[in-house]
Amino acid sequence: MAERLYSLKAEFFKALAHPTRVRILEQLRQGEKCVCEFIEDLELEQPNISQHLAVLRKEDIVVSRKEGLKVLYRVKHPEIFQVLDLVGGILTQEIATTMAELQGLQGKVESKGS
Amino acid sequence: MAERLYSLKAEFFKALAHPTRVRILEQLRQGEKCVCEFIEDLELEQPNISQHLAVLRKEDIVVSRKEGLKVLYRVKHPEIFQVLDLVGGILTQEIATTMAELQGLQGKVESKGS
DNA sequence: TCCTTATATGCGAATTTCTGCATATATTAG
DNA sequence: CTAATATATGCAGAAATTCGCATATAAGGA
Repeated sequence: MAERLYSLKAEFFKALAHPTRVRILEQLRQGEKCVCEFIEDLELEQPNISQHLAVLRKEDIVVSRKEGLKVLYRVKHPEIFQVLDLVGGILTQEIATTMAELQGLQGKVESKGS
Repeated sequence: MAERLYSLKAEFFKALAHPTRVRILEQLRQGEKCVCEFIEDLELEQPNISQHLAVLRKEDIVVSRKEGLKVLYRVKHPEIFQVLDLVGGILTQEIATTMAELQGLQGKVESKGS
C-alpha cells in the first residue's frame, strides 16, 4: 500500500524545510500575495525569494497567476495550513515541557541552596 | 506572534525530509519497534538506520527506551501521523489530477486521430 | 573477565542546497 | 520601438547532507 509514496512525502517535506519558505507560507494564510509584498515583508532580495517560490511551485505547494506586471501566489492545497498548525502545536508543546523541566531544575538548585 | 518559530518549523520539516525517515515513521504507526526490526523491514545497513534515528531523536520526533540489549523507538507526538496523513492526502490528490489531465490529453490526441 | 549481540558514533568523499550577483524575460508606459 | 518595472533564471563558491565503512559503547552470557 502506497509503497513509493515515501520519496514523494520526503520531497514534499524538503520543500517546507527552510525558514524562508515557512515564512512565505505563513504569509499566504492571509490569501494571495505578489512577490513584491514578500520582498517588503520578509526583507530579502528579490532573486532569493523567487528561488524559494520556485521550490514551492515545483512541489505544487503554491500556484501563481499573472496580473499585469505582478505575479500573485497562493497555496494550492489549504491542508498545508493544517500541517503547519500541527507542527506548530508539537513545537509549542515541546517548548512548554522544556521550560517546565528547566523550572524544575531551578527549583532543585534553589532548594539545595548551592 | 510566534515570530521565531519559523526556523524551528523548518528544522522539524528537515528532519522529515528523507525517504528513510518517512519510512521509519510509517513503521512506527504500529507502535514501538527496535532498531533490529527496522534493519529487517527497511533492508538498510544498521549504522545508516541509527544515523536517521539520531536525526529524528534530535528533533524530539521519536524517543527511545532500552530493554536488555535492544533499544525500542516510538514517536513522541502522535500528531506526527496526522501530518503524514495530510501530506499523503495532498499528494494523492495531486497524483489523481495529474493522471486525469493525462487522460484528457490522451483523449484529445485520439480524437484528432494523429 | 572475555566474548557476543545490539546499537551508536566518527570520518571522508560525493552530492545537494543556499546565497549573492549578474542577467534574462515579460508586461506596460511613453 | 524604447524604457522602466516586476519577476525569473543561470552560475559559482560556501555550507550542509548522505552513505559507507571503521570503530566505539553497552548489556548479557559463559
